[in-house]
Amino acid sequence: MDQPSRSAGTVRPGGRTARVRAAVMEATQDELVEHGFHGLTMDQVAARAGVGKTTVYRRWGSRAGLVTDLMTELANQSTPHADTGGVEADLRANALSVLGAINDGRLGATFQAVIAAATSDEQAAGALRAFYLRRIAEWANVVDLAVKRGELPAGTDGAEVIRAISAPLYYRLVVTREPVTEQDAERSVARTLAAARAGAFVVEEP
Amino acid sequence: MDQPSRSAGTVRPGGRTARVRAAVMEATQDELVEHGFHGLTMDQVAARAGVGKTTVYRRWGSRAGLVTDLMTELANQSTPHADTGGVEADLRANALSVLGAINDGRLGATFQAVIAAATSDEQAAGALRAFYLRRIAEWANVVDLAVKRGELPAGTDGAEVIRAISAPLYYRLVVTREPVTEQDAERSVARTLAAARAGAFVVEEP
DNA sequence: TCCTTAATGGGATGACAGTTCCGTTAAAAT
DNA sequence: ATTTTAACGGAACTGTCATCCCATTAAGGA
Repeated sequence: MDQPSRSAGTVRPGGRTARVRAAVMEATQDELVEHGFHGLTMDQVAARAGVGKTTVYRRWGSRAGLVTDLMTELANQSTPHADTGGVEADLRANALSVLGAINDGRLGATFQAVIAAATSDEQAAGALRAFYLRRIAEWANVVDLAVKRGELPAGTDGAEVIRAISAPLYYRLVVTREPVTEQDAERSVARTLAAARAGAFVVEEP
Repeated sequence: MDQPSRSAGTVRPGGRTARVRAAVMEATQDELVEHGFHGLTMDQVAARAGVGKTTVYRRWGSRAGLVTDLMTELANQSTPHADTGGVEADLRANALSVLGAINDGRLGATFQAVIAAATSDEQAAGALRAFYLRRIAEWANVVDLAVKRGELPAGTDGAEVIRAISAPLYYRLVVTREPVTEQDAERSVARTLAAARAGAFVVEEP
């Protein structure tokens, strides 16, 4: 009785198992770029990866399982946050990093796929939330440091500032589906910074 | 040779045709609330609407076609924007309106479904973009009026202000998938307004 | 009211996604 | 080198979704 077991591949993760995993992840991204989440099928992924489809079903269970794994993998490739010594430059680095991810063919397609999957799959939703909350927490440090340096008002909520930087970019990507440009990134930084300097990100209850 | 024709139902739109359409739209929303876009099937929708599935295929063609029609319908139910005479109250009205839509069971499910569909269907993407660009343009007026009253700096980009109000709310809904609260709406207004007053939404080239 | 035909709906058909069975391959331990 | 068994993969099977055919119903015009 082998239902899709997430434990498959944990006892003998070397050699073949690792190669299969790599091939499937690669094929999944390729399929996402070409057909989007809606057009993703286990069958196609298996064929493209040169792997038995039984294996794909056993280890990932569903399309949502595939993109969830992909997202988890991305979460572990933590890009260390910048620390240039000035908030504005740090936040610009953050915005440009997000912009780069969104506009990168493979990464962008992956994000959109997971976002789509998360609207009706709890597992995907969890992976998505975990990924972003982690990223937000990491980058919040640059804001905290800025507060310590006196660049921003005391009590400024770092995580909220980081969210505010990304929000307009994702809004364009996912909601209004307009192209997201470097200008949008710059503007987001400028506006968020203006609000932060005015104390709009200071939390009342600590 | 009748491929899914969007022209079906245009010659005799009265009586039966209208009833079928209403029943199908209703059933589609119900299914979206229960199963999300991924779990939406033409078959189920037809059964739930008490309509032949041939009809659903003929008139809507695909799941994306169903949600696209739903979105187009919402676009035509234009909620007139507020005009309380003060920017802050107007923008708060906008934020709360968005919040209400997001947190409403049926509307929220519909938005998320269309967002999911739009990641891999160009038709859905177009309907989504049209819906929001129209809403943004309508609400941009309240900002333009505020500029004329001298509440905000001359040259402030109204559409961008409106986008900035919604962005954090949708970011939470779709990307980090956190609950979206009234506090989030209030904060978005306060922050956007702070940035706007500081002139961060003034466009350089008119 | 009657007529034309737009539009619907039941049911048959074909394709393909998802599942299961079981033999084969190759990690990892000895 | 040998053994054990985790993990893989070919192939057959099943259910559901998308499509098509054609009879039936009823909208809209005369």
